[in-house]
Amino acid sequence: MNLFADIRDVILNCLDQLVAEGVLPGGLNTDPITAEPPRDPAHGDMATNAAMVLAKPAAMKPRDIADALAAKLTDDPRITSAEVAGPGFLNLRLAPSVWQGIAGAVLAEGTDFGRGSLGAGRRVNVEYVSANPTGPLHVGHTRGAVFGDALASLLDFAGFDVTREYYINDGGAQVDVLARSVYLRYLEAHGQEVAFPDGTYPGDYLIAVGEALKAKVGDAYLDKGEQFWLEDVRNFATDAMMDLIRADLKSLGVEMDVFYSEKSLYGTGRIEAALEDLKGKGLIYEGVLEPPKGKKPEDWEPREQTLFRSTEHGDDVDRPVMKSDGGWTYFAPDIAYHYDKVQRGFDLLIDVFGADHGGYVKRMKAAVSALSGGKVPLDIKLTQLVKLFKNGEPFKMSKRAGTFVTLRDVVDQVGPDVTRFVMLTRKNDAMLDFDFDKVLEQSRENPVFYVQYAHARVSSVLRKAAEAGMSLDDAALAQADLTLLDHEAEIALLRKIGEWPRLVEIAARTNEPHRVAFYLYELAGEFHGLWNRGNEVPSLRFLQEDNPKATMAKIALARSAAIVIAAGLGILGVTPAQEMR
RNA sequence: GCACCCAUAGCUCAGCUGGAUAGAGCGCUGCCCUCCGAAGGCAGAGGCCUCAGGUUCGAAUCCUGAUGGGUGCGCCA
Repeated sequence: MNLFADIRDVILNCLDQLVAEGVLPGGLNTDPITAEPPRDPAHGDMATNAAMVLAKPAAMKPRDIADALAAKLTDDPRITSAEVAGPGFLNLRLAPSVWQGIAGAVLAEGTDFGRGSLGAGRRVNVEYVSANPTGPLHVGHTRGAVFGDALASLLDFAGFDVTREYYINDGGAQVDVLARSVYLRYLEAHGQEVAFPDGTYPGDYLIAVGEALKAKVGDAYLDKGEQFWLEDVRNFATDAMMDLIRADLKSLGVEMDVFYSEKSLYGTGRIEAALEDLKGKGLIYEGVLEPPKGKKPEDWEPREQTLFRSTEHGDDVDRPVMKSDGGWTYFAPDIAYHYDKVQRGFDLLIDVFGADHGGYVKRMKAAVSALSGGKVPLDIKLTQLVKLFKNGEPFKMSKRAGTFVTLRDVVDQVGPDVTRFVMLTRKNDAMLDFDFDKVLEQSRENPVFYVQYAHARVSSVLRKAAEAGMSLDDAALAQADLTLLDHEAEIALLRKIGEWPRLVEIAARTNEPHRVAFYLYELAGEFHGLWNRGNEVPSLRFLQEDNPKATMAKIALARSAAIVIAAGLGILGVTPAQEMR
């Protein structure tokens, strides 16, 4: 159930009646009409802009519409009052039973409360991480992984049929570099002294791979030219790297549905097929690009290349799909990959890239637009940089200095739950500060702690109730007399809980999972606020001695909050805490 | 040179398909514990929403331009 949608329907019905009665003209566009929580709770429980939105098209004064609408609305038993305010807002007050019913709905539906129908079963493919299989994941990948995973879960919760996908860049030159680097480690495993020239990967993580290669092939590749070992070592090494990456992802709790290999596109005619499709649309041609302005094009020489006319689909310049030496550019397999996604019948595609790939957004969108005939939207979300701090001091990340911070470093130090939550406390397109010390602080300043603490407090209440002999499962709590929850502070918490379905819809529509994190912080704030009121007002405490009926109702409320927190944390991929330590 | 992202309180940031007096945390000021719910609570001060135009009944939100910061820009992925 979504209370805001329900009340909006009531408003629309009333408007229909007014049209039928001739008060309002017919044929009005009702799309802009909203039912939303008012900024100031003193204004009531819900506000609608209907009168203001309709005033102009209906050629009437907002107040006249508002007055007529108000009279109709109060016919509904759920709406106790409707007041015209400000420039023409209609502030509604709802019967307490409406809010009390929220707790009942949450207890009945459990963590499915708020599950939406926005997606309507449409199939969406969310591609994220997609790091090159040349080493362990670092902090930047971590943000992309957390963001993509939370977005996928959010869309699932909003009613989409979600596929989580990882594109393995195992077809380009960088995996040859990887193979050569592993070969050096292989020689090293055989006792040889080796140096790592520029353009190879010197990381320690390849030592074990070199040894594993030795264990597999013995001395078969010693003193042999590349032509003897390159392909085999490349496969061996990329498999090893993907195992490493999969393990990294697992430590964060990320599990992909599909790992899609770039290599599988080569030599199978699939790149050719995708480009043939574009060619058939007249979007492939031979031409020479202008040199980029600004940077000195010292080594620039005009060359004729095979180009994709991406400017036809909103890009700034056309993009090469074939190098002057006749090989594919990286863009060609990317086109083929997205062609494949379109062919697989997804209704919507989402790519999550790091900010350094911002330059590819337009061309990828152009490609998908062209390939799908504009039918399949591609949304590309960029995750901005993560700046690391330790004790408030910037923490520089450098491969050379050996302070290369990996996903594993972060997860080992602060745990997957904290990592995930903190990574989602910013919009994806803003930079994020990540302080190893602050994220572990236990204070209101730390949203992870604050939200977890709220959930743990509810668990604590339930434990204490159990000790007092009140064993209460959700089904039993649903039988509680919720009309006892009549205090303004209790209604305030119910009101916040009631916003959850609406929040899910907004977050899913905008592809912004960080909204869930902020909502949970607010919800936790309401809960802690109620808890604290219990210090001064004993009747607000959750456990009421010698009054099992009231206790039952209050626990039902607390449990409802905990269920929504658990559902929200579930979307973020964070485990709700039963107790704080 | 061009493209994309960012700019909101002293600091770090929220702010819904445009809505009412722009919010939170931290910091600051002042109150509140002899135990039982203070790893806290209550209250207050603090704003030209970077700037200049425009659209609108109404703009932090949309459009145009400027300024400052970030990222990227053929034959790497």
